[in-house]
Amino acid sequence: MTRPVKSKNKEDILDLAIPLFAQSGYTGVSMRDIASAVGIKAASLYHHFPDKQTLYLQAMARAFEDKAQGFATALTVTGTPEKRLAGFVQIFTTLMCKDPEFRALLQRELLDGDEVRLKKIASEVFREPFVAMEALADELAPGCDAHMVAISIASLILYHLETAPIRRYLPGGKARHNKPDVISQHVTSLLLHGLKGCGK
Amino acid sequence: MTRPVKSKNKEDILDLAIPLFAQSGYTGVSMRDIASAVGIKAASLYHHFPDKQTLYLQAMARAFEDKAQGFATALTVTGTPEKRLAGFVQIFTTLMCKDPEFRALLQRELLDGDEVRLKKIASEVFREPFVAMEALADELAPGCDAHMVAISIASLILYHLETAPIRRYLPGGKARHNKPDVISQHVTSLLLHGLKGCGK
DNA sequence: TGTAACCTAACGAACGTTAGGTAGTCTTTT
DNA sequence: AAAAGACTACCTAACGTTCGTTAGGTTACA
Repeated sequence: MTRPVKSKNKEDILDLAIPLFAQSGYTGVSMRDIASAVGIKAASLYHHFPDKQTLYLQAMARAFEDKAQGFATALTVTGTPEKRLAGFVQIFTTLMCKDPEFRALLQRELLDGDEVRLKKIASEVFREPFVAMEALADELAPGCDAHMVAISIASLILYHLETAPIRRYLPGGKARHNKPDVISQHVTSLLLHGLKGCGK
Repeated sequence: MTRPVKSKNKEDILDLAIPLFAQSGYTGVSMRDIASAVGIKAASLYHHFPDKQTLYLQAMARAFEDKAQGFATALTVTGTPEKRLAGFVQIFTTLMCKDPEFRALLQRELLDGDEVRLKKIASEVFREPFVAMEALADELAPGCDAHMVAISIASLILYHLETAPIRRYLPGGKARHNKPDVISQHVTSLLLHGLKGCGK
């Protein structure tokens, strides 16, 4: 039996581990599962990582590290506050739509993440776009509780996506409710005008 | 060694298993963990349940079964559509605030639940209040997409609670943001007037 | 000749589960 | 009323499997 042509490095392994962790969670994925996805044996993983916990933490870090940068592009929109909100919501929704892995990992961290990890995610991934959302909120509704508004914006976008598996079985659920444009348009008008803005 | 004064029945076991599953998920809780919480040995659980899967499913069913009824009380509010929305949001928020176990189980089901379980939860727990929300949405904003509005209402309430562990580390996060009255008031005004209504 | 990247083999622990036994309690029979 | 039998709810002990992990060997390439 010959050795594989190209050796795996840490990054390759992490990139293959991320979707596994996203789908089944930390305890739901074994070292043998990861090894099998990479195409090596479980023992060989210990050449790259001291233990499973470390592998998981590095996979999480990798899954989240590019996101802060992605969010930054959602903040480059210019124009009136209303236009900037619409643009931000649209880009953020499209981004989240395309990355179910990221959403699943975030959800799992909200359920099972320890303080250190949550703190890290908060400061390194979400702080910057969050502050921008708060500033936007304060422009659109001066004197509002910007923190709550920013959470509400994220809520509306993310929960429409996370509830997809159960919305299929709730009255009125249609396939188009999962499309980024439909979601972002609904969220934007709800934010700008409340329910009154949804009727048209 | 004498036998315990009172025997455990199925319901006692399920009630003790529910918080364990809520906190650590299906794979994170062993039969020995559950048995230990009940005060018996793991093997004895098999006198009541054929296997772990069945125990879990019955625990889920029990955790969810009373909820539909609880939601029904949130729908008894009368008055103008605005008043009914405010009342519904307030009662639903308070209900969810008091039951972090239910929220955690719901989140875990959204992540890992299979089709059958999600369908069951949708029809037996959420359908009735969901339809009422849709009807209310159609009154407040005729011609709107009632399904999306109903999801949005639930989003706003539930996500404010679910993000609590990470909001601590995001700018502007305060302890009062976890209080049901603060959340329901924010959500109600956002729904009725959009961001413009949040400034006062 | 070293070193990096793999391998096979195996360890101990934890897991879900089963087999078989025992102490109380309820039901039936004498 | 007492004995016999059946049943319920637990027990101890152990099974086979899977898990994370380690030890030590092998191969390709610098």
